[in-house]
Amino acid sequence: MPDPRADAAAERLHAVAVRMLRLVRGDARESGLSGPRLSALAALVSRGPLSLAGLAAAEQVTPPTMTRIVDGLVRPGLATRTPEPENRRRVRIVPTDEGRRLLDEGRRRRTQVVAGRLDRLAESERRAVERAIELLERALR
Amino acid sequence: MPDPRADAAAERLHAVAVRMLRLVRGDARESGLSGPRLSALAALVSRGPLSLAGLAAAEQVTPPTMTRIVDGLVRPGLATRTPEPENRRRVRIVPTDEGRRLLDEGRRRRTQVVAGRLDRLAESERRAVERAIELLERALR
DNA sequence: GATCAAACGTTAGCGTAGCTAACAAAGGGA
DNA sequence: TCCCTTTGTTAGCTACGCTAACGTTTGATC
Repeated sequence: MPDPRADAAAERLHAVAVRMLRLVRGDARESGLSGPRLSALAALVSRGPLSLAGLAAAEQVTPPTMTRIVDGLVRPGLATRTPEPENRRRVRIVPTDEGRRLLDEGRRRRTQVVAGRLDRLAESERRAVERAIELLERALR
Repeated sequence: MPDPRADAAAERLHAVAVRMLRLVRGDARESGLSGPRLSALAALVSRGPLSLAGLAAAEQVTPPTMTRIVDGLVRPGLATRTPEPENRRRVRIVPTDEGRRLLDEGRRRRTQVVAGRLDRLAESERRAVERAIELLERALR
């Protein structure tokens, strides 16, 4: 039985998430990398080197799709793809320094945009939002 | 000059938004409609009938792209596209009842998933999140 | 050791989404 | 009437997502 209050909150929360990503979307394009590529690169940096299947699972995408996303990272030199020595079926995908640099830049820009919005809030309100972020991180884990 | 605390919050907030939409993504596919089509349909319902350019602007997409998204709504009978009588260059795009129904279903499913996550929080925590949602709505407006 | 099945990744082929450039049609002003 | 603006579509490209089919490597079983 759905609690109407909880449902309303859930729906508004979803809407807020959509707005947040839309706000940042135009900004991501400046990096020259598409969303999926940026996201895959970020996963590589944060979770360490991965196999193709591992990266595909992390990004909730099928292996063929990830093959081409990785192509799009390897081609401009943002990641490398080398067969693993002990099991040559597997591939080890590693971000390059250039990939890390580009990712940092994008994050910096993106963060600025979001932080600019948070600045509209009063100090106490911002603290309330920060507290809620922690709670949401836990709820979504 | 970036405030490190605010930046950290902004970045985590962005990450939470990404997780939230990822959480819901698989669910959206069950409707049989793609993300952009669902989103355009939702814009039509919430903002009333729009011209093609208006809908494109609302969805932050170019007119040619929106032409095809609308094609994908009109074909299965989820919206209609008719020239305006007084200015026949313009097109009036209106969601059908079937379109509204399908959208409601999707929202219901999606809301359930998010609400399920929010249920993991204690009562007082959930209230804190609800308060933060209001603040974020204001900050992102 | 040869054979067969499983695991892993890629290729092929389809539909959709995004863009820019070019076009067609309608409206409005000189 | 003529021309320019506005509005939308078409054409053509790249990328993303899928499933199906394929090649290669590995390991197990005979």
